[in-house]
Amino acid sequence: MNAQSATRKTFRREGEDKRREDLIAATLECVAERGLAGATVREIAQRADVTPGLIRYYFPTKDDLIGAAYRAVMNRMTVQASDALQNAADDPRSRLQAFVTANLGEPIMDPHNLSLWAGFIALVHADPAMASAHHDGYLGFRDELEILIREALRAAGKPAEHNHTRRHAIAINAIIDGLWLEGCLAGDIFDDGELAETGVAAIEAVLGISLQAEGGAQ
Amino acid sequence: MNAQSATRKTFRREGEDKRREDLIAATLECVAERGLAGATVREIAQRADVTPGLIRYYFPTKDDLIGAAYRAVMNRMTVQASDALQNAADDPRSRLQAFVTANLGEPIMDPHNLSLWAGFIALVHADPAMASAHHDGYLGFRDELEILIREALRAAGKPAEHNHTRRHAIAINAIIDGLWLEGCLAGDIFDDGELAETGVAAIEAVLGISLQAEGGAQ
DNA sequence: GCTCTAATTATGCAAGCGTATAAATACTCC
DNA sequence: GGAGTATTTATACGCTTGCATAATTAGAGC
Repeated sequence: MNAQSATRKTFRREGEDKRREDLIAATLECVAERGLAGATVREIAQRADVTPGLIRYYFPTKDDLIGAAYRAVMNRMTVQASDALQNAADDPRSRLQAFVTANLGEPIMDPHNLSLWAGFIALVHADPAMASAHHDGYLGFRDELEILIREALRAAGKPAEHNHTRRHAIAINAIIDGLWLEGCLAGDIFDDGELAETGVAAIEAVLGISLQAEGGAQ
Repeated sequence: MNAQSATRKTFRREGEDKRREDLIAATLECVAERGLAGATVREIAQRADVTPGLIRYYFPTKDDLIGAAYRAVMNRMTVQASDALQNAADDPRSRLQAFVTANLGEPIMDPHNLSLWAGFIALVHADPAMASAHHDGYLGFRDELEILIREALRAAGKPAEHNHTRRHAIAINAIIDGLWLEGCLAGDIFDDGELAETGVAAIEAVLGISLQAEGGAQ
């Protein structure tokens, strides 16, 4: 009935921010489902309901889009962990516990996040720009952790000099990362909350304090 | 003088084992240098001084070659860690310490290994075959670790029931993985041996024992 | 030294990739 | 409501990729 051939796709103009977010979200979907190799320009565009050319309008090159997506993932995880702190009790030990538990449970401990993370990490060695992006993210996370550790130690009446807390931050960061990895890779072989419990117990042992606020909680 | 155009490449026939090893080694070089994306059939072939067609003669598909390379990396790291045990003292605590130290030093803690590992891990989620390959490797590592832990606890006169050692193995595995990660990603911001020391100290705290053999060693 | 075969090379193809660029269109402002 | 512009689509190009297949050749066995 309609004799006109191949009608042109209709579209709406969106704000720059919205479009960038959508494209990044579409990229993350692709990576999560089919790995970094599955995140082609065409696939991303289709997922964002947009034609491939538009990607280049917002991101000069595909690598720029990938880099932006990486930063978005890391930022999202950081924000989610920080959110857990907002709702935590006042006692520094409880706060450290909440931080650890948040990082070792949904939605942060998720296979999708691992796929994304690993895909990007594999590029770090080859791409200097991505290397520095990662470097910053790592130190930021460890610094935040070190502050929590220092305050928890003080609350427990323990010394908290920097050379101690630095070492502790390195070790505890490793515990969190390692358990996160285990959980993402094979969450099905662990009981619910087992990894968070294990992590808290290990951290208590390393610090030599209990993370349960003493003298009864609220 | 020589009018024949484009002389054909001369070659030697090699044994099947040698060729497979060479191709895997070439694959690992490519991945290490330029990431998984840089490991193209042509590049691998060139690095192995062979024409691309030969790869298909030994590996039905490129994914098979990649999978074989992954298993080779994991196997190599496992062997290197086990070697350290051969040269360790008899005391189980020393052996555990040697195991940890070996995993957190050269040549296991190397950025190249991380790139390889991460590149493969990113595929785990999408490729079931690779998922099972990884699953086996992970459990193998953790089982070996659990044995070392049990014997170290016994040597220190501590209880070592399975439900305890399982938890300890999970936590200590995380410590090793996490520190390995940190070291591979940013080895330059740590002193020599700092991560191994940190790891041993953290593990001692978790187990509640010293890993230095008591009563003076040889 | 000839023969036979398995190992290796050479060539080519179809598909998918990232990117460039020109044409079309939705929205803004007057 | 008409003109102008920033956004979006459409199209195409040049490359690279993995894979197939036919032609060659090194080396083993007699």
